[in-house]
Amino acid sequence: MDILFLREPKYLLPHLPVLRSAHVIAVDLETTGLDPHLSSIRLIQLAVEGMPVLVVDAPAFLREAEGLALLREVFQGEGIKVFQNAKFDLQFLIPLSIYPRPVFDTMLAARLLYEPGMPRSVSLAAVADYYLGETLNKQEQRGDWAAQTLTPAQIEYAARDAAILLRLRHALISRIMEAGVGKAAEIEFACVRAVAEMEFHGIYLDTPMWRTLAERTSAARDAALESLYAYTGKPTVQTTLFGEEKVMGFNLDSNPYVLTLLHRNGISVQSTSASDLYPYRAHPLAQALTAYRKAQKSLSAILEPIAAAVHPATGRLHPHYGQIAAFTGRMSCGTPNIQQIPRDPAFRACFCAPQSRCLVIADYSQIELRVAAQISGDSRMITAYREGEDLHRVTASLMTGKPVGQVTKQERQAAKAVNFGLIYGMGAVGLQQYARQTYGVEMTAEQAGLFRSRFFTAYRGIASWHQRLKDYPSKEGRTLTGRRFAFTETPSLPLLSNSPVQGTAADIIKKALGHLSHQLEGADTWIVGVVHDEILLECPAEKAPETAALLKETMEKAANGILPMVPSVVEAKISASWAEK
DNA sequence: ACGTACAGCGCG
DNA sequence: AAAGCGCGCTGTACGT
Repeated sequence: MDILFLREPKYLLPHLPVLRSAHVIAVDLETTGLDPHLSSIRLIQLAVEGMPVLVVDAPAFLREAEGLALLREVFQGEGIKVFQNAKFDLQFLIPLSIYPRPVFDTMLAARLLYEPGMPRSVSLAAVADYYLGETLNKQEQRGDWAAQTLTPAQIEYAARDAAILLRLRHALISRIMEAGVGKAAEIEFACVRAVAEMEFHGIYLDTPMWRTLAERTSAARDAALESLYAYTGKPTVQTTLFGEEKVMGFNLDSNPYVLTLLHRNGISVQSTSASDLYPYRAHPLAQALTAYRKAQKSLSAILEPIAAAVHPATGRLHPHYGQIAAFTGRMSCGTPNIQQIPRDPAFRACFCAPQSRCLVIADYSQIELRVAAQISGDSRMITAYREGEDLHRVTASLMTGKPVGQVTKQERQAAKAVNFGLIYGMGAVGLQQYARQTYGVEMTAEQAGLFRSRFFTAYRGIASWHQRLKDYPSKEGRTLTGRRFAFTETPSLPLLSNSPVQGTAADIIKKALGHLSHQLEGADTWIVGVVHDEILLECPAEKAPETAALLKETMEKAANGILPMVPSVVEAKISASWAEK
């Protein structure tokens, strides 16, 4: 492997024509740390077939305007840029206004190809070993990338990582084609810059408002604790030798303890869960316990961690997104997870935009039901959506025998539970509980069973789709774009029916994100959040109307491309915060 | 001292 | 035969 270490911009010049016209460039960065807001690029490695690996001394290049200009030119070419975990590298390039495109990501490819039996790790070492049979020395002393002078060994390792990406891409391409996941791969590769930008820009939080909410919640928890003392007795606070206060005698976070407490007070539940407690909702102990849990959970899982996660340099939250995390292809979010912020406006109002900017928020309307209509081919559902009908009303009308116009709000609400539950093979008992818990709708077991049979009589396509899944149970599933997932044990009907639907919905929003990041390139408009079927943008206030129109159109177009039989609807709104309208 | 499993609950 | 699914996060319980 030939390596050229470039200490000054002028040494890059002779290679510029090759780089600009290369069909494939493998890129890797070495950085002084993992946080793009606190660390910087130390090396940029560029590998092109038939050329020595170029290792660019980034600080030396970026000191001069010419160096930055040259780097931009390299990345501006139409050639495919190969990365391992592009999300990371792209974030470090954003401050340089460099947006490489198109991208091939070997890590995403490996995730996409994953099947049971493969190594779970998608690190460069694991992927190179599995697909190329090449062993990378693992804990090689990569040393300190922040050091002023790098050792020759460091430069060689850096170059090797870039060089191997070229071979890895070749190996992965044939596997991608064999697996029939080419279309899904394209969607993922186009989406990765949206994810990188989303993590980089983060989301703004009104911290004072958040702290006020935390204090209110803390007071509510203490009030609930006071009422609980009537049952538990006052806690005896013991001060340990180290001066820590330790509450003795009871622990309300321990379920075994809570269960005995409930039993002692005539609440004979099997578990301490909210659903078991529901029949005792009039009991003051159950009420106090529920109130305590809600407040305590909010504080420990949401309010405190998020307050602590505000970034010292940007003052914003920078959640991490797992682009292919759920086995269905859905994204996950963590540290902190903003995909599980309560819908309560008190929480969501804190997610807003800074001075002179605003949020543009859009979500797909009933995307999973539309996907299910497409996958099953159910003609009644397809017709309803084509005619712009409200499917929940249609189902309510089918359940009650009433004309669509006479369906009450309550009936529509119940139909919502019926639609979402029964599509995935929920049983009558499950439906009854689900309707109560999720939609506050009461129905008897008999009613639930009746709804169930009426539902499958009305939606024959759903019934036959379920029948097909049962008759031909497969160990692997696919979304409409070809994304593949393998089931470990014999999958249940709920899993067989839900996963391709959930996965196809993920394909759709990822396709939209890819288009979006391309269209928003260099603009002062950022993707700040994604919550499964919802996209949050932040833009200058005066750009909001055009941004809303762009967002709506991009999302609808993505869905319509993947669901040829079923039109999709996106509602986009301009708003000061994430709280409901 | 650490890692993993589970319950419970927030979101879609 | 019977069955909604997918996540992340917290604290407890239990393993090494």
